[in-house]
Amino acid sequence: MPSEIPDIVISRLPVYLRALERLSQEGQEVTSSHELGRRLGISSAQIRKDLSHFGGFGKQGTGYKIAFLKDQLRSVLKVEREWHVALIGAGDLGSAIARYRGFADRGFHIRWVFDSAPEKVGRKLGPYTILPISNLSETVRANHVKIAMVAVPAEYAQAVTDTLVASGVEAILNYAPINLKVPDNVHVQYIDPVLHLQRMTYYLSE
Amino acid sequence: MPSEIPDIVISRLPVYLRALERLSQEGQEVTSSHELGRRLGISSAQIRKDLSHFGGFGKQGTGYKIAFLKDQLRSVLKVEREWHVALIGAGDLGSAIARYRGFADRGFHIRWVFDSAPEKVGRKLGPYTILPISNLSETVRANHVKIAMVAVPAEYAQAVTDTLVASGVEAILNYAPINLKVPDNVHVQYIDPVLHLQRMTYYLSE
DNA sequence: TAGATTGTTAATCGATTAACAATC
DNA sequence: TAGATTGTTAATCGATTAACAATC
Repeated sequence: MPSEIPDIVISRLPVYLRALERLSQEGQEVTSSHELGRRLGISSAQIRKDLSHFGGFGKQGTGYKIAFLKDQLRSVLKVEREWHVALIGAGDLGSAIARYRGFADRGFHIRWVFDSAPEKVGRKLGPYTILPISNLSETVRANHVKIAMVAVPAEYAQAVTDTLVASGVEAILNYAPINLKVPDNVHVQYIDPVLHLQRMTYYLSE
Repeated sequence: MPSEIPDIVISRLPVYLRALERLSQEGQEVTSSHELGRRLGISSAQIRKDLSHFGGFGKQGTGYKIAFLKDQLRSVLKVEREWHVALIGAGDLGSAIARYRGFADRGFHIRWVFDSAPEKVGRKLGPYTILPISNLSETVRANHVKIAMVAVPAEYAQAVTDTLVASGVEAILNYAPINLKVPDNVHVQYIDPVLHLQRMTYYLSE
């Protein structure tokens, strides 16, 4: 009954998964809630409690088999598969996103890049040919695209989002510095590094 | 007594500030906790409570003067000034960060870019000349750099961080997919867009 | 004055932590 | 067996929300 699990728990699972991937890269095969907690700066109780929402993945006295726990978390998060993603916006930011390899490396493949500027349409951006925004709705619909990244100026972000939602997108990673209105069944996450910087300057002395 | 204010409150102030900047761009001069709440998907009570930690910025019956509240929040967050930032890592990700204009536009000026690869040192990256990592400590110290962005591979991130901390940096924006250990007086924020995507796939149906 | 909205208190809600029996 | 660690319950802690007097 996934709907009962608090979103804050879900938000920590990718962090656990990332730490497990690192541990197994380092050649380790077994870990414990204490070790994970130490690495992540989280209490071991919280890790055990979070994991217990999805089943008993560990063994008393022993801990967790890393390979097994990784697979379990991957499947809970639905990242054992590859996802196709649409990127809207081929400006400064959109270009950087399109060229960044970190997404594909971890299973999120940008397959379409859209822009509204006629002079950009048809150009190459890395391996992609920039598509006209007028094709957005049709492309998303025809390919059953579920995930999109929005990297357009703030003033266009809501309109683009509305089109995405109307065409069937259910998850949006929004780089525009604005809060998006979406229906309850659609998920939005926000990336704005400046917000993180502003949160830290509060604590700076000088 | 800033230290008593919960960090979760601090983390929302930049969001409020961003919304206020948008409102004033749109030509509005006054707003209310209800309007802000509607825009941000936050309850009006929470906004009033958060703001009340720092003083009475509004007027009963009227709401908040946007220009005034903006100034107050800027000064609470210490972003009424310009900050100088060091960027470590001039790979794919570091290059994208260096070229991105969104930081300088909002008062965070990248002034130094470091990389460990000898073949990159001395090259231009946008307006910057890439500096050797061996100069990191001295440069940070000499210029009293308080803020740094880390965009190196995960395996080097902790070592770079240790150097930064030892040289006086107090705020780190970390793009490496790893948890950093720092002393209590140093603040770290994390950027990993893939984590956000993985959090949303959990909810996707198909 | 009547209507609107703040700042704040108290009540509610939810998340984290401590503790421990079960068991490997 | 002795030591370690899980999964889970109950206690604690903290954050959000509801409500309202004060007042513009």
